[in-house]
Amino acid sequence: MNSFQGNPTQRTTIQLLQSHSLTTLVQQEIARLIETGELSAGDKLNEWSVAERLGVSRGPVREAFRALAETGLLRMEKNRGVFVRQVSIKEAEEIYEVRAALDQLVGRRLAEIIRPEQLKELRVIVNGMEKAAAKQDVDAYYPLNLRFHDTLVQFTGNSKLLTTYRRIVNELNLYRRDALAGEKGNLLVSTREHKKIVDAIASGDPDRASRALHDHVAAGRERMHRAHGIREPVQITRARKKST
Amino acid sequence: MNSFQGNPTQRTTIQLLQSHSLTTLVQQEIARLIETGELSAGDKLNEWSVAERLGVSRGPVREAFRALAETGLLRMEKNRGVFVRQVSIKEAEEIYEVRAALDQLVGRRLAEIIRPEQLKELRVIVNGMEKAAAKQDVDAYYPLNLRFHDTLVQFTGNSKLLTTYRRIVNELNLYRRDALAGEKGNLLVSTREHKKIVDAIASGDPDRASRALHDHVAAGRERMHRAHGIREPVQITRARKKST
DNA sequence: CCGTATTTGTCCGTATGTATG
DNA sequence: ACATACATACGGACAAATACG
Repeated sequence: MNSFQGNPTQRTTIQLLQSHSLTTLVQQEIARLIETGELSAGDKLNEWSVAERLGVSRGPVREAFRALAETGLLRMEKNRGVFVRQVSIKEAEEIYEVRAALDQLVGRRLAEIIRPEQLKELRVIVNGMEKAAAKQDVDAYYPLNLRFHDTLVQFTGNSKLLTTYRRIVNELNLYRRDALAGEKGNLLVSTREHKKIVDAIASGDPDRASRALHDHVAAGRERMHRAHGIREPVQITRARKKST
Repeated sequence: MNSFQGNPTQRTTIQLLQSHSLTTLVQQEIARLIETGELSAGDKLNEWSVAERLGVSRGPVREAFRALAETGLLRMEKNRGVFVRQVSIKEAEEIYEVRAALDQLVGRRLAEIIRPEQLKELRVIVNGMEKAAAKQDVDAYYPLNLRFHDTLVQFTGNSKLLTTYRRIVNELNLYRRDALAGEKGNLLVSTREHKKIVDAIASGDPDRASRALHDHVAAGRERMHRAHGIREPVQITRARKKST
């Protein structure tokens, strides 16, 4: 429950590259903190604290908040504050549906245009996942899984598809990170599906590849449901106690 | 070529509702100006001029710029300024491909869940388009077309799909507005396709509805190409000389 | 190539609204 | 219900970078 409020001690002075504005740097940094789980859903982000911690003023921080709110990672409540977005199971459902449609497109396209060295690259990732799955190492598996799917979309060469895909997957991860923790049993199943996807793409059959991707996403949705059924309906609550 | 630079005379003091921040209002206003064509692709937006014209300070304007850059309507260049985004034909292609995938999903879902009164509402819109097409009235046809497709997506009840769809269609419109002007001949064709879509959805056959939407988008892409073929390859050029 | 004007990037102070006791 | 504390919303000023003559 890192609330980013106290502890303005450490100043992670971020390196500022010539080409990026402070706002951009702050934006990337916050996004990273969310992706890595250092900030989790529901956490409150205090303008001044974030500014202090990153060694900048509040201006760039506000702008970064605005941008991240637009991408769906943050939620801004007027005169109240900004929070790491909470994704309800209903929203997660919706996202899964959209993602399935996008991934079908990915499969169809890739079956047509994939190149041998790209297939090889995919198989390398899948091998890594297989190893992680064998060791039940969720922490190793999770980022590989993200990279696998992101790589697939990259290989389509459609940059608009890529940004669209990344946006919704980012939001989905806000939900999945919570839900995924407990279930190690599915890693092997999921890996098998990934292999199937690569094979389907390699076969050059657009319909088959499309179906493989769709089924994988649908299965992921099912896994989410089961995981959700197990977990308590803990939902937001967000007890706010303020230290000074 | 409204560059929003001179003429800080008229102060369109925008009404500020309690619940919306100034930034949000500015954001909506700029988006409106782009949608209505009062700002067109490539125009430069000057922070101070926009602030002056809307009667606010530069802070909210900068934040609105950030948000709109994130949605794809604006492009920010560090230390140079923000511009209404130019969409190349290549990007338009990419967007059409993504849109086709989303619209297929829309068709499939709607065929399953559409209600009679919703079908009626769609037919009302199509009737309006038919009248506009008969009069070759592009200015009347264009917004109805947008509304038709937006309504379709709304009826799916999937709010994530809706925001995703709107985002990419907004970008597409940046391109289409230029390309669409000349070709009035296609209005009748397009209307026929819209009727077909409604009928397919009404039939309750997901595959048929999905196909109808897909074909419509594909046809739209073709129309874009033909329109582009006519116009000069004016492309951006924008010779950028970068000194260090 | 240099100096000036303009625009953007950043920072900080004050006002306003919200939560808390 | 009122007062107080605190966070955000907004505006304004300074610094830095770019464009232009």
